[in-house]
Amino acid sequence: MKREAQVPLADASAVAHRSLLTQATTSLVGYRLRRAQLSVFHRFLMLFDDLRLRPAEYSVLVLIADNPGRKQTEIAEVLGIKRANFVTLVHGLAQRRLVERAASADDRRANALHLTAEGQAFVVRARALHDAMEADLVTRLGGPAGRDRLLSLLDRLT
Amino acid sequence: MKREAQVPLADASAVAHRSLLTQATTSLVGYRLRRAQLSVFHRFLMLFDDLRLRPAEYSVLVLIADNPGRKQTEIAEVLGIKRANFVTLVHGLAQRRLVERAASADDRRANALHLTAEGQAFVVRARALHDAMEADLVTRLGGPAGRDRLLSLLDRLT
DNA sequence: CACTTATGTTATCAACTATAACTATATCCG
DNA sequence: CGGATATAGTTATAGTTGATAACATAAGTG
Repeated sequence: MKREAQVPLADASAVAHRSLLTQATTSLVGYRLRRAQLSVFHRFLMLFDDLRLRPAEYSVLVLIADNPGRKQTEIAEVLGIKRANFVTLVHGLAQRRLVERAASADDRRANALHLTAEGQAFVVRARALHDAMEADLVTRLGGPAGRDRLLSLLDRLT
Repeated sequence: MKREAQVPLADASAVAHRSLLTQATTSLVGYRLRRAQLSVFHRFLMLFDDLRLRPAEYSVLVLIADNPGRKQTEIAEVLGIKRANFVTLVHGLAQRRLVERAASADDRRANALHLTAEGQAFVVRARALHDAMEADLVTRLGGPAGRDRLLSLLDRLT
């Protein structure tokens, strides 16, 4: 995880056999973006190891908690998940008794998603965990202003 | 790609059946980071569709170009790729006659990586393509100063 | 009504990542 | 020196993720 050290040299083979010229890759927006995202997600995975919850699952649970009764497709689309792949995801959460798929009243094709009582308690715990992580990230970014600057910059890339 | 619209409501089920409450997920650093990264990578994939080159392959080629003669393990480690997975990646590039695996002089176990003449010409083309994309990203970020601010913020997350 | 679209689902497939085990070398140290 | 240990590349394998196609059922629509 420690690169850098780009000495101004004409020929890399003339330099010591330890440092590589990496500025052509490591200085790229896409590359750094990926590394930062992997780092944050890795931290999430560590933190949620006990709860056996993945980032996508967490976002699904929170979204259902805030929008009970919505169809699978609606939740999936907001998160950019294909509905075919969303089936497996919801199935796992349903097996763990965190989510219920109720038959929708007005559309018999659709599954209305709700949290179970257990699911709601679970989300409270998960949210607390994640809020702590988020708070630490904000601190690293130099407070809410730094966070907002980052989000603003990220938006311009999308 | 168009969320937002968090009306101050006590119950989401009372609101119109179109907008979802998403601020709990979409305002998160990790989530936005992932979306931005996916967006940039998606753009990369579109751009490099003709060249049939993936982001990881591009970074490998550039790294070999700037550091000819290095061992597979060295290149792989810098990029955070497991050497077991790096084998397949290099094999693909070698089959396309872009990269050569030469026996290392001082270590008969190691493969010294070089670009072929064809590989060097290919990298020139790829670099030009990528430089154009990078320039556009920098423009979106409000110039080099914006880019540097972004990279600085991303570093704090790692 | 027939035609088209939407929902959830299953079955695949490709790409990426991670781990274990193996070989052949290399290095270390008593 | 020589045996133990570590390293480079490789293979095999499994888990995760994302994408696509096809299907049954149900809604919508002219």
